[in-house]
Amino acid sequence: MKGNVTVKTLAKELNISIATVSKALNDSYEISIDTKQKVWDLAKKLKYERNPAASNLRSHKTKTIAVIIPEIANNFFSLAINGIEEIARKRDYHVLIYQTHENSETEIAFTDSLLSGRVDGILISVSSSTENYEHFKELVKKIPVVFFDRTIEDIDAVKITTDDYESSYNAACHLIENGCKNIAYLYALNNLSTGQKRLSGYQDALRDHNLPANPDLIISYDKDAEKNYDNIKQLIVSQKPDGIISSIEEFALPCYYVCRDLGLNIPDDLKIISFSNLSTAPLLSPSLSTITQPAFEIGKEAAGFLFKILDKKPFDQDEVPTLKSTLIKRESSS
Amino acid sequence: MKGNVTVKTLAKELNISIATVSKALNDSYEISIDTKQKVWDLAKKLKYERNPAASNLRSHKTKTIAVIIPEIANNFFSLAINGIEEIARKRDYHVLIYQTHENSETEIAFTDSLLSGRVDGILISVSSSTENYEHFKELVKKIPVVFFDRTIEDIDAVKITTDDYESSYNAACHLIENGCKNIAYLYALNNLSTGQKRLSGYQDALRDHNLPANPDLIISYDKDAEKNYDNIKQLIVSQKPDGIISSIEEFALPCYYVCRDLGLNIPDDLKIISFSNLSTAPLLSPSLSTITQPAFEIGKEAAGFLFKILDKKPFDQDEVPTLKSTLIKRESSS
DNA sequence: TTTATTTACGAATACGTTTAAGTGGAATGT
DNA sequence: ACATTCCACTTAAACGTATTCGTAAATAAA
Repeated sequence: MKGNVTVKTLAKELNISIATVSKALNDSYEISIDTKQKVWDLAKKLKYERNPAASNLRSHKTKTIAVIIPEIANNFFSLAINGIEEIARKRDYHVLIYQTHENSETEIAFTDSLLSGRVDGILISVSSSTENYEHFKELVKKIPVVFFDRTIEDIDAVKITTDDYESSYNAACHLIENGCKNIAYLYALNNLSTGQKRLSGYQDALRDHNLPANPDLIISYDKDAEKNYDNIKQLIVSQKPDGIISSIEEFALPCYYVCRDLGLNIPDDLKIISFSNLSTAPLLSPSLSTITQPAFEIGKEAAGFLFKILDKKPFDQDEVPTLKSTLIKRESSS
Repeated sequence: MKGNVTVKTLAKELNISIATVSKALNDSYEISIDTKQKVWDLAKKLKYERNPAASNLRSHKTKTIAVIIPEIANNFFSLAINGIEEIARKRDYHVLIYQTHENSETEIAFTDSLLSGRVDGILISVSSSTENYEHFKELVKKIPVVFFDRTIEDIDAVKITTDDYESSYNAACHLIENGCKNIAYLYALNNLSTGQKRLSGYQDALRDHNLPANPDLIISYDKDAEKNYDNIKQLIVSQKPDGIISSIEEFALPCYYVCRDLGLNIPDDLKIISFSNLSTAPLLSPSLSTITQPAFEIGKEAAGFLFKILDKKPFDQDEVPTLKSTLIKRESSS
């Protein structure tokens, strides 16, 4: 790119210094309105675009945020990104996307590389395989970070989450009220507080209804989709649960397939409810009862708080909301 | 960020010039292996991270690409991004995401702003409301661009598309073979060659089977979801089609809802097939027949060609593949 | 009027990196 | 023996912007 139009071009054309041009472009109070207008007009006319690299190098502002998520091809996360993007857009910020694919090392590589000053702030939904949090602890000391949905307990940062405990407690109650006595739990996000809260909700609901807590009714998520299918099948065959709570969306469809393959009727033989943002939940056969997180809102809130931090707007920790998921009762659990 | 470790730090520590350090970090042939090793070791030890802004400013390389899409919360696009990200990851490239929300002005704002040198290249899937292509024509002259899926006809750039014409021709044939004589077409992407090819496929299939082409059987997509529902309902009530081809996924679920609300049975009263990447298509009631595009592959191919251009690797226009969609026949069309 | 203050601008430098153009000395060629 | 090439490194100048500091003129305060 040669002959690109820079502040220099504008300065020469208007017979003023590049300092003045730069200040005018930044709407500095030091510059008269006349001069500003001239600069703006010419800038528009010549299609001047500020060089982001130079600007960033000098000012240490990138107008860019990073979003680190496990998987983009996931209803929850793509909706969350949607929310994030909407907020970023309003501020003319750029959004970088990084997928960890639930791999902790990839996650560490990303966070490390983002220390170079490429972004002003980071939004993270933690990978489920992450066990060691040292890289996060280092990270939050050096750059503004907001966690969303998938968070870890012991870290000093803003975290936007939903009422995971209550959601799963209520889901379990719902199944119990509908007659389930032997409810299985499909566990995931084992290392994250998010996952643990969901599990606790389930467990406490059983306890509060004087139902036994059978550890064999709990299986954990596997990255391998086939294994998940097998594990679920195994669980259903051996434990004969009459209800299933799936703590992540990825478990829901396999349940349907297993039931179909085993000739089980949902909800008569087995009631199912799943955390999910599937738009097709109402059209499944039978329609799927869901705990639906406000993914879009979560993204917006997370981005909003990140910008509050970037703006150095002070806020109190208890201004950070815990968003509410919606329990949508459909055929699969009735 | 003060006291950050830079090439200067490394140079001072090792008693060599910063030029040597820089070259060593870039694995230049001018530097002895001993020196390189020392630099690399120290860099790792001190957790040196190259400042991207400075690097970019000097070298005009950003190691960043932009992806401009209509909507991220869409199965097709999130899968495509997944493919793009995978390729970018291998090259240590960063990926910026921009959503146009099918708004042409937003699209123009993005392309304009990307002229500032923020990215090395751009991947675009064109907004459906885009009617004027001047901004694209300017864009492709100034920066490497690859279009994917949603492309426009008259532009000199690599375009990764699927066999839209054939897919929709085959879908129509499939419905005709299953007895449909009055097939409606849910039109979308009217301004794009993608949309036109899909329409032509449908029309030609009718013609080849001596079926009349009734323009009243064709309705166009509206951004407003409710209007789409109404339009479909109106179409079904007034034209009484026995088959529907939906040229985008967004039309599929409304069809189901309309049929449910009108008490129509799919597929007995009305057969449906839709372009779609819905993972739940097999579990819908009835399961949805789809034309499924290889979204992930499209993303990978598009990114692959963008990098070929960035690498200045010459390639022939006929190396650019047209990927094949899969027609998956399920209950909704049988 | 004199002095202080404000306004509107310019000169110069720094941000951290890459790179063109050297340089001194060792190795090679004739 | 000398010239030439090559190696491994250094010097210095960019890249385009933001910002500190300075200053002349205009205005206000005394």
